[in-house]
Amino acid sequence: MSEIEKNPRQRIIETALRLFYQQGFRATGINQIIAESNVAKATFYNHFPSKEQLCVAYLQARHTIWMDWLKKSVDSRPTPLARLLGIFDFIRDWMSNCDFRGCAFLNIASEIPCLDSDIRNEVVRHKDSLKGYISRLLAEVEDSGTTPLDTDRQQIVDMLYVLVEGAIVASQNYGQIWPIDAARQAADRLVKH
Amino acid sequence: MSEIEKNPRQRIIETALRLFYQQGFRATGINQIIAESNVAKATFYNHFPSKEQLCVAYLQARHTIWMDWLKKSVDSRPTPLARLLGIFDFIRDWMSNCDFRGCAFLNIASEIPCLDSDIRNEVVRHKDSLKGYISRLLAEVEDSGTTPLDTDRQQIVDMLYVLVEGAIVASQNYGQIWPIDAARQAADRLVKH
DNA sequence: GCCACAGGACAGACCTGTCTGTCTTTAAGC
DNA sequence: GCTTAAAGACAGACAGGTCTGTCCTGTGGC
Repeated sequence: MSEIEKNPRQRIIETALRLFYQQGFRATGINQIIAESNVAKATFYNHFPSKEQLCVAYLQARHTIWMDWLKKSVDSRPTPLARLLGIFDFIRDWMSNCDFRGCAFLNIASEIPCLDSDIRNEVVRHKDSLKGYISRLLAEVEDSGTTPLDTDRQQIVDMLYVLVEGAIVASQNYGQIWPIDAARQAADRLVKH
Repeated sequence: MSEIEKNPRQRIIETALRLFYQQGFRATGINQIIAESNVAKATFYNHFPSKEQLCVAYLQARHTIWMDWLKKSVDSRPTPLARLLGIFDFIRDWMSNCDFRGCAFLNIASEIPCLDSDIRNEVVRHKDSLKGYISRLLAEVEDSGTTPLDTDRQQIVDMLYVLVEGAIVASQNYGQIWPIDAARQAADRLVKH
């Protein structure tokens, strides 16, 4: 099954998941993608109208995979607060992988200046989904906690989301984990106070 | 002086400041740079050994300019706390410029995977400098404040730095200012508590 | 005369996307 | 069971354009 994946489309997506993340959008050529997918060029263009549309499919696949990673990691924590802060524990684990290169979505977005493109819309959709997930985790903390939050919940969600983005981006730049620990500590304080 | 800048090197740098920021590194060709600089190609390669080294010079110039913007804005605030939080006010002003496209350094860094390259080193140097500046602003808050911080100061600096990165990146992605306001509010809380 | 510069040709590599032709698999008709 | 047709994949040439970097010629200031 994994040796010879029947579906050429699936092979292309899996190659794109690897190459677009590691090398970036512009730095990865169609020729490399089809070569490493063992697919003919005409076959590629039968399945995808353009490199840009492959990138959209790549981001959609990446969204599913990454959110699964995150949710699996978060679900393994015992309490609502541990689950909320577990986002940062997950990022630390994720970053420890040798092939970590920051957020797949932001890396692509920074290569595509135009805001109203299919690619940029896909990035925003992903981040909206992530923010919604943070919101649900915070709601559970709120429901179970003794002290209700003194601030509008949506404002706390926004702060936590900004901390998540900052942690990923800063740890990518430095290749170090201290930004993640700092973000986790800040989140802990913001939620408790 | 600005009509015909005598120095070709200066013209090239100024064009790079515009094009690398707006379009990105790979998306900007040498031909476009020399055309918009009114410079011959051979002249370009007399001043810069490669496109990559131009990028390094671009980042150095950008560092000076951006830190000047930041410091001028911060210095206009009356109190140490207002100056510290003034970082976020500056980012809001900066973002309101129509040509805002996020952090010039992180945008370039995301195009260059290799960590130990001249370009990535320049990005780290810039961020170290920014973090040092945050640290000095926080020290002034600490010196003037009635209540000393109950946490190690360096930890607070790390948190504030992560908030700054998150604010810039998230507002770039969404094209909206709420991440900056959320980061400012979070910073306010972290410093006061 | 010297030197830096503008302008532009050029080499060689690489890019996206199209097209031709061959091979393999599947399935339907009889 | 055999033939035939259709679909889809493979291999690779090709067009048309872009890229970086080198080189050559002409020109103007000193």
